[in-house]
Amino acid sequence: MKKPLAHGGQAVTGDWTPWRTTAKPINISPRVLAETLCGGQAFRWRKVDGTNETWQGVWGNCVARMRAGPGETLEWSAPVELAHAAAVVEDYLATEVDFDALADQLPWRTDAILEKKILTWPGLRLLRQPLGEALLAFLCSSAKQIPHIAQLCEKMAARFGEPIWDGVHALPTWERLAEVKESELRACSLGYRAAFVKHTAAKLAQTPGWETKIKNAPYGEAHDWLAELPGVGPKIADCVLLFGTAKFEAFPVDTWILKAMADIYGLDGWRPAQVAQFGRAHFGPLAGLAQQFLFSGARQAKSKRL
DNA sequence: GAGCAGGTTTCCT
DNA sequence: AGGAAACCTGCT
Repeated sequence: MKKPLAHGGQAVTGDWTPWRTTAKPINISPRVLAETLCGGQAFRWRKVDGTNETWQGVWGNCVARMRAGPGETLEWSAPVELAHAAAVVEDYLATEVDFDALADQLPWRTDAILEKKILTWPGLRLLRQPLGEALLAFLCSSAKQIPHIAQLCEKMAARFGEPIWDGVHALPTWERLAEVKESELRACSLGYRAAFVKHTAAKLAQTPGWETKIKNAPYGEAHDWLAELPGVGPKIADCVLLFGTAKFEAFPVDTWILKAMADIYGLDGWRPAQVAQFGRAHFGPLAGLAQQFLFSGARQAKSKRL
């Protein structure tokens, strides 16, 4: 649905740039694109009403749409007024990373189940999200399902985030969150997570340059530093590192992965920390990518059962 | 209404 | 160390 151009062709709110492919074409099916954008890595992608498998999302100060176009090639579009540099979108998608080649480096040759999961999600990618946003989203994720985490993000963005375009707000920065009262956060339905956000914001405010520090630190060091933040345990620290810093050694173990790993590798009774260690040892430096395949597989298995 | 959900913290043994 | 309970909220 396209609004008519007003005033001699000037852009009005609601105009989108023509669809374009990435410099290095990304081959992806609608199904795998949906899993990449909405499968639990990021929480601000929605299907556009009235479209067939077109997704609209927000990250940083960007708004964009994506779809699997002709030939199952990924295409994107942005509001004309925002005019994102293509580089910003390509960075988010990590287009220079060949995820098929990375998946090929996983030990699927000696792991038939992993092989099957990889074949089920051809082209599955790990997005490069802004670190601060990944931390905020996953700090709100405990004991919540994806749609609810998405709701919490929307409420925080609407209340405390900078307006970007046409009623869309960015997620609030940690600087802004440090000024917000816990009661205001509770008003976003965060529940007990409100205190986590508040106290984490305070701690981050005392640590200028924390993002650079985390990005530059080796995995173990970054993990331990994050896990000292209130409300951040081993699982959330791993999610933040995997999705917010592309440290692919990170192997987040949630209840689904715990169960999947127990089923697949006979790890009954193992605790999350042990399973995480097993995962890193078994899958190697790209363990986080393996985790994503297993996680998508587990989600699919569940939705099929319903 | 009781129970549970993509966890963490706290409080026990 | 390791296990259980509590913590908010929303959904079944």
